[in-house]
Amino acid sequence: MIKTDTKTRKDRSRDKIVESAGCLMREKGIAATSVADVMDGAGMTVGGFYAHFHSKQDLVAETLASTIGQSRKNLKEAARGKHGAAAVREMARSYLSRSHRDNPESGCPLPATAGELAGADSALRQVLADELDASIRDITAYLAEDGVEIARGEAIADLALMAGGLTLARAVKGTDLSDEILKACREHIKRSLPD
Amino acid sequence: MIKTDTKTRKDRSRDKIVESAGCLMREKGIAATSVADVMDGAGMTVGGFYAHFHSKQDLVAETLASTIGQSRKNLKEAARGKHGAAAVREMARSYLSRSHRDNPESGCPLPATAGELAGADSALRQVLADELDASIRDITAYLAEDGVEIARGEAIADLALMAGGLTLARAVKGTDLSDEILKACREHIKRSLPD
DNA sequence: TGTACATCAGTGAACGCGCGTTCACTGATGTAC
DNA sequence: TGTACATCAGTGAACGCGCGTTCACTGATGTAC
Repeated sequence: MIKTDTKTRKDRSRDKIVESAGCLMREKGIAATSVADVMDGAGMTVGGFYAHFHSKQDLVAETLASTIGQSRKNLKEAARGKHGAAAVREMARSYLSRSHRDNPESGCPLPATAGELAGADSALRQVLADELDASIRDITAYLAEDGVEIARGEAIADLALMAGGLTLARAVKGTDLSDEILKACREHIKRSLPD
Repeated sequence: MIKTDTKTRKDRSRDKIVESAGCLMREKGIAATSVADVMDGAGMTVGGFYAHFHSKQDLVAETLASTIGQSRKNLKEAARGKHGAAAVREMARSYLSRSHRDNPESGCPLPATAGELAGADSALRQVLADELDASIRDITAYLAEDGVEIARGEAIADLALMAGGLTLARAVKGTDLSDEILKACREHIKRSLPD
């Protein structure tokens, strides 16, 4: 068989499983996403799952790391071409947009999953701690490049406000309050930044 | 039988069910809280539940309204004796405390439940919208009394930051980052207030 | 290059379990006389 | 006040269902010669 790329068939199946899990977990959360649904989304049947992962828990850990990483990349992409405080403003605008609120399956996993992690085992919580720390350093380092001083604590507060605002906006989606929350959080971040 | 108060035995049972549900839902979330566990916590067996509620959904709606109301009362209590910006600072300090992080069963239900509400039916989401709106008006009105001007949007951002910060702090509980998140959010609110 | 064989990714049925809900019952509560 | 009766809150076993996981199998993939 001629390999057209370095990935084996199994590798590609695994990728599909993680991608399917990523969509479902960001939309419905961890507990509400079943292994059978994940495999269905990947175009396979349940039994095959355990050739790739030891347990649902393992899939969750990998999916969480993968989707937060994706979300970090999305934020950087949104800020591309902008510098300093303007870049952070752009990140907040993108994160707290109606589009992000209405398309959870391709966005940040925190709104749907963060609440569940409080009761999860420490391995899973450590994944979040590591990814969150990377996000914080992303923001501070990104801005430091352009000479904008921003304390680590300020970056943390911005992330907490973004995650909290999006979570609440999704929770009351369909009411006037939902748009209002997004706008209030965007403007708060804008106001709290230097320049 | 001589009634010592206006509550019947049934009323008292119902109160115990809602109280038990309140503790469990704030600790583990909605889906992870079973009707059997709720009844066990109330000192009864499963079957009796349906003499009080039509479905788990109905209990969830009532419990959510009740616990957010309690949380609002707690915030006001924390700010008692303080005025204006100092009162809001005190609310944030209490909400974003280690004690609140470590005792979810008697605190705000949002960290454990907000993520689940995005996929809940609109009746449940409306309960949250109403309670959230009341919380926003609490903050603005409370401060207006003392002549401190605070825009509705600013109150919304403060609530989103508080809920988001506590949620993340609980999700990474056990790591250094957890305390750091609480502190960063407290200080951000302090910095963003007038005075 | 072509054939025979070993591997193992993926199938699909089955498992034990906990869920929300139902229901025949029982026994404490409160009423009628 | 005391007794006979009706009500209905609460019991506990059972239901159908979806969950995570297991397992005997099968058939496509890749290797040895």
